[in-house]
Amino acid sequence: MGKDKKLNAEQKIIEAAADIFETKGFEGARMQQIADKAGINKALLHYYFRSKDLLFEKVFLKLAGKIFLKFIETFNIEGSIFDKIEMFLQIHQDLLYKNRKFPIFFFNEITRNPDLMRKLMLNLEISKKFQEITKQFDQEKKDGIIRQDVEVSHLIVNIISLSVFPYIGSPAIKEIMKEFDLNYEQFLDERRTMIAQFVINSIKV
Amino acid sequence: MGKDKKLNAEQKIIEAAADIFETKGFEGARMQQIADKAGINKALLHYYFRSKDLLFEKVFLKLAGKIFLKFIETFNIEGSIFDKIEMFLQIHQDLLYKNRKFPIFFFNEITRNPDLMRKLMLNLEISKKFQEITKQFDQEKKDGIIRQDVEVSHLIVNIISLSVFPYIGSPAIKEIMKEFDLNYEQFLDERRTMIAQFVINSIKV
DNA sequence: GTCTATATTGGGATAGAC
DNA sequence: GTCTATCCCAATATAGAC
Repeated sequence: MGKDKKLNAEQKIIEAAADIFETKGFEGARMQQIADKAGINKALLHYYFRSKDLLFEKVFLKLAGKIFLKFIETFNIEGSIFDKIEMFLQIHQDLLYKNRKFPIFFFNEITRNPDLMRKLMLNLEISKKFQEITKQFDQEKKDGIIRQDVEVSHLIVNIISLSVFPYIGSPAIKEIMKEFDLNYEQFLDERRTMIAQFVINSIKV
Repeated sequence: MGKDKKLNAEQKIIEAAADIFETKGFEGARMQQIADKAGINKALLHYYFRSKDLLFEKVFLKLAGKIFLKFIETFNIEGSIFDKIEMFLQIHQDLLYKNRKFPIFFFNEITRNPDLMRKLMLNLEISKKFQEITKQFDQEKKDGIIRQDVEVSHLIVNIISLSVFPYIGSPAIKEIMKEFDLNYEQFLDERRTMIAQFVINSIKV
């Protein structure tokens, strides 16, 4: 029986809060519900985190930080640009698949409060990572491996758009697919290989 | 001086509510703020719409209906599949450009309450429209104009992903671009032609 | 550190005059 | 149909015992 046999209150709160906030959003979440889920009293939330705002910020930065860390790790993949894109998409898709509720939550919260994005970037040095990958891709372009009219910033946004949007738009896609007896889970699965193919076709010379 | 010299209260409320809901979301919006913006009293909101829920549903379906109507109109464009994609993207981009706050609002609200999507579809017969365009694209595939491995449902989702995501993710993209002194507005503008090129490169034989 | 009880404010909703 | 005044519950936050 290690120290995690019984998590301390602070840790239990953070886990419960992450779950409630991710599902309901900051505005929709209730402190009572978080306390219930953590199995502790509501007053304890304020004892540890002072206010809903502060609890949210801590939880948001921790959760988003964890996910973005895994996300930017993939920038270090070695190999040709095509290998990089395929590997990047594989890992990225896995990450999304395991954190389906995260994208809409994340983008909604940073829309409500863009300062959260700024704070997240300071924590993770995201800009630096983007600069690195941009430089790598630009080199591949100079070497004539990909089309000369491919603009790297757009390529990156395109890759992310193609993999993230199906999760953000899932209630809409699901509802439309239901009409035609199509399976959303299968649809997501097909995209795992399809997206890489789609991107590579569009950039190769 | 026509009848719109002074809008009636109901109309003023709907316009004010659309604006507040779109910016703050259902959970974040306040009835008081809507009343203030409409220039009327809070009690009048309840007189006309009974509750916040009912006001929201009416406003959401009206706003989303208006935008989706313009969106699905583009399905009727005539010409080759490449013309269709280019025209569709042009109109779609204009629509998004004029309704920047709509995408994240829309997807957040249907995530909170998927039934809204179902109601919207019933109002607009969206499924039927999707079926029509799917059939058109499938024909182009049979005719050998586009790659045989292009799956039509994915192609449609890809096109929408590429144009909608930059708006959903705007606070993130803006923040990252700021670090490199890049201009988000210019970025959006570049995408107008880039996306069509990207898509067409990826599907042409 | 954790609880119960309570304060306080915010916000949706209603009563009733005009 | 529009207003002022008010109700009432929900939700954040605090006080204080243990």
